[in-house]
Amino acid sequence: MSSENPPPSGRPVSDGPARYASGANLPLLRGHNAAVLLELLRAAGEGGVSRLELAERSGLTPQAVSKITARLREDGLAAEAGRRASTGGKPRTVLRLVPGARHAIGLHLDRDESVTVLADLAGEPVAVRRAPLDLGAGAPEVLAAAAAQVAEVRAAAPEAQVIGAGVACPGPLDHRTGVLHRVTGLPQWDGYPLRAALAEQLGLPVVLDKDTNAAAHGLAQHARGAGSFGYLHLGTGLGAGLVLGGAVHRGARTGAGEFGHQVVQLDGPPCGCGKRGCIEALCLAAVAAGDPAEAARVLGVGAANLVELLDVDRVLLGGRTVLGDPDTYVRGVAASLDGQLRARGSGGARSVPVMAAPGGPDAVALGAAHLVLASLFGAPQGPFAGPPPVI
Amino acid sequence: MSSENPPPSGRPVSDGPARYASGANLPLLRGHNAAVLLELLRAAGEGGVSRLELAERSGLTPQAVSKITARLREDGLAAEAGRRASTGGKPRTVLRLVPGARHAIGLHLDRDESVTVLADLAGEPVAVRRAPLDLGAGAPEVLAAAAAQVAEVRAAAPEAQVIGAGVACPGPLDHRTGVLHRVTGLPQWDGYPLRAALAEQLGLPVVLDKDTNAAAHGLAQHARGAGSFGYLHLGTGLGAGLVLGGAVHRGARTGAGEFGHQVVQLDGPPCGCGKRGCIEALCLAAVAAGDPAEAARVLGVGAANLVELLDVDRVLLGGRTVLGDPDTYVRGVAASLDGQLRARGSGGARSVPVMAAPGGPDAVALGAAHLVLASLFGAPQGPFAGPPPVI
DNA sequence: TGCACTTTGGCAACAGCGTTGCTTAAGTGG
DNA sequence: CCACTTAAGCAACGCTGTTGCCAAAGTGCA
Repeated sequence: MSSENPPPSGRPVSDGPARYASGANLPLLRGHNAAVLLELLRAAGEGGVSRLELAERSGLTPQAVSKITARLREDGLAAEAGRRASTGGKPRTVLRLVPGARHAIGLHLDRDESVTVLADLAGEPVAVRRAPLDLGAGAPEVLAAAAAQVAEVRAAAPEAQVIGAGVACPGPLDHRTGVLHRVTGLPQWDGYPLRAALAEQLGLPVVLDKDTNAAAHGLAQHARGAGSFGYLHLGTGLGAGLVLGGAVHRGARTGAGEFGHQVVQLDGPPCGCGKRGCIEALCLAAVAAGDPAEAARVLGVGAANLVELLDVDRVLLGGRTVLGDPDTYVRGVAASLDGQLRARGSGGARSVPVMAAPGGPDAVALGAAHLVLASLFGAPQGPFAGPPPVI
Repeated sequence: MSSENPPPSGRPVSDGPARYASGANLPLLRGHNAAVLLELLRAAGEGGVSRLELAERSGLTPQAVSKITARLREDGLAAEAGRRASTGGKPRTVLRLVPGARHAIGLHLDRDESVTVLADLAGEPVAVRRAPLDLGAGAPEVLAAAAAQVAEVRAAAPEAQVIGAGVACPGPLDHRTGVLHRVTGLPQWDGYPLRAALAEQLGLPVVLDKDTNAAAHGLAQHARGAGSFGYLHLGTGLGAGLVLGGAVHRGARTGAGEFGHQVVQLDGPPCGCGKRGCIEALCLAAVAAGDPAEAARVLGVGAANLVELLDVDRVLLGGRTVLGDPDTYVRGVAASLDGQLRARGSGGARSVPVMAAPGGPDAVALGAAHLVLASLFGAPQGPFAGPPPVI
C-alpha cells in the first residue's frame, strides 16, 4: 500500500502558490507524523529506539506508533534491530533507521573547488569527490563538471536510491526560485537559474542554498534539541549561517547571514563593499597582518553583538582561515565574547560556548545533502511549515 | 457540541514537557484548521470573506470550510454578514469575525506608568486605563494596582468574555516560566514569578513577555503576509523586538532583542553596561546633547547591521524619544540605513522602508493583549508549533 | 414570464486518521 | 509451573476532511 506513495513524507511535492496560512488534511497529518517518527529514529542513531519511547517522545499513542512504524518498515526506511533488556515483562523491540534506504547528493560549488558527497539517510557520507573548479568559467563547463562528479559518486554506490541533490554556492541567491544573484566577482552568473539547470542536467530534484546556510543546516543536525546557534565562516570573506529554533533562518530574500558587513567601527577604515568599519575589513586586515589574535578579538565582538541580538545557544567557527589555526580562533573568540558578555552580566553572566564546527572541509557539501534529506524528516519546530527549500 | 470545548483552538492548554518533535492527532488537526480560518477571518477585517475565498486561501476544500465555519458560528466567533454581488450564479455569502465574542486583557507595566487595555477579538481596544505606577514599590503594591486597573477595564465591558491577560514588562525575563530576571535598576524583582502571581490575583490565564516583544507582536498583526521586521524602541534605553517570518523571535532564553548593546565603535566610549562603544550609549549621548540627527544616524547604522544580518522587510521605530520627534528619527534613520545599504549594493540596492510604529503609547499594552488572542488564531508560519507563550 | 445556465453551499456516504478496549506474545520471579 | 508484568497487535470506533450529488439562488436570454 504505502510503497506506491511518491514521497514517504507525504508532504506535497510542489506546494503551489504561497498561502498566508494553510489548512491541514489527513494525508498531511499522516505525512507529518511519519516524518516526526523518522526524525526521532534518526536522532536515536545506531542505538535505536523502542516503539514506546517513540510514543513518549512524539506524544503519539503507542498504537499509532505501531501503525506508522509498520508503514515505515514496509517502505524499507526502518527495521527492527534486537531487543532491550526486560524490565519485568516482554522486552521492548528496538527500531532503527535503515541508513541505506535512501540517499542524497550534496554538491558544494566553491570559487576554486567543488566537493560532491553521497550521503545516506543518517546523513553519513558514503562517497566523496573533490576536484578543482573554476566557477568563473562558463555555465556549461561548470554544469558539465558538476554532472560528471555527481555521476562518479552515484557510481560508487550503484544501487543507492537517490532522492535529490542539494547544491551550495557562495554569494547572494534566492533559495525559493533557485536563481543566483550577483555572485561577488563573478557577474556572469547574475540571474542564472542554477537550480532549474542542474535539475535538468542531473535528472533529480535540486535544492539550492547559500554555502553558509547549507553548512549551518548540516551542523544543526548534529545538535539535538532544536537549538540555535550562529555559524561564523571566515574564509575569503566573512559570512554567517543562522540557526534559530532548530531551523536555518534565511530571511525574506535568502539574504540573512550577512555578518561580515556589520559596522563595528563607526567611520572606520573603508571596506571593499563601500561602507566603513565593516567587521570583515577589520578581521581580514588583521589576518593579512599576521595577527590572528586581533582578528579573533574583533570577531568576538561581532559574535557578542549577534549573541545579544538573537540569544543563540552557541557560536560555531568554520572556514579556511579558521581551519588553518582553529585553537587560536576558538580561544580568542571565546575570550573576547566572554569578556563582552561578562561586562554586561549584572549577575546572570551566562557564557556562550564557542567551538570549531565539526565536519571540516566537507561540511558544506554534507550540509547541502542534508537539505534534501530534511524533506523526509520532521522539522524540529514548525511541523507543517516544513523546511523552506521544498523539493 | 462544540460549545463545551474549553478552548476553541483545540490546542492543548498545557503542553507538558517540551518534546523534540510532536506528533499530531485529529483534535489537533481540527483545532489547527479552526485557528487558520479564524486567522483568515480576522485578516479579512470588516469586509468579511466568503467560504470559497477561505477555501482558496487555506487550501481546504469548500466543504471542509463549510463544516468548520459552522462550528465557529455555533461558538459565536463568526457570523454571516450579507452577500457578495453575483457573478452569474448564486452570490457568495460573506462571513465575518464577531469581534465581541471574546476579549483579552493587555497590561503594560512600565517603570513609572501602567497601561491596561481590554481588546476584542479583532484586536481593537474596547477600554483603556492609564495610571502612574512605581515599579520599584513592593510586589504586593504593584499586583494590587494592576488587579484594580484590570477590574476597571473589565467593568467597562461587563458582559465581555475574557480569555486571559497578557503582561508586558521591561527587562530580561523568561517568557516560558513567567519569571523576571534582573530588571535593570530594580533588583527586588529578580527571580519573581510574576506570571503565576498575576494569574492567581486575576483569576485568569496570564502570559508574560518583554515589552519590546509584546509591541513587536502587536505590530506583526497589522502586517499581512507573514512578514519580518525589526522594531527599534528608543526610550530610557534602546531595545528591539524581532519578528521573523511572522513570529516574534525570543531566542533560547527570551533574551533576543538586545539591540542597544551591540558595539558599533570598537574601544569607543564606555557604556553603563560595562562595555565600550555600545550603540545605546552613543545614541543616548546624542539625544542628551540635543542632536537627534546624530542619534538617528547611529541608529541607522545599527539598523543596517540588523537588516543585513536578518534580511528583514522593514524597520519600525517606537519609544518615547522617537514619538517625541518622529519625523526627524524616521527620516534620519531611513537616510542612514539607505546610505549603508546603497554603499553595498552592487546592483541589487534594495531599500528597506523605515516607518514609525503605529499605535502610539498604547502599542505595548495592545500587543500584550494580542499575545493572548494569538492562541486562538493560526500562526502564520508553523501551524502546530503554535505561539511561543502557551497559556 | 419562463427556461437554461451558473454558482454556491448543504447533505450523505466514504476513506483514512489516531484512539480505545481487549487479546496475544514474551519475558521475570516466586 | 504458575502468577505477574510489560510490549505489541487486532478490531471496533469516533472523528477528520473528501467526494458525489442535489437544492438554493441568483443571472441572462428568449
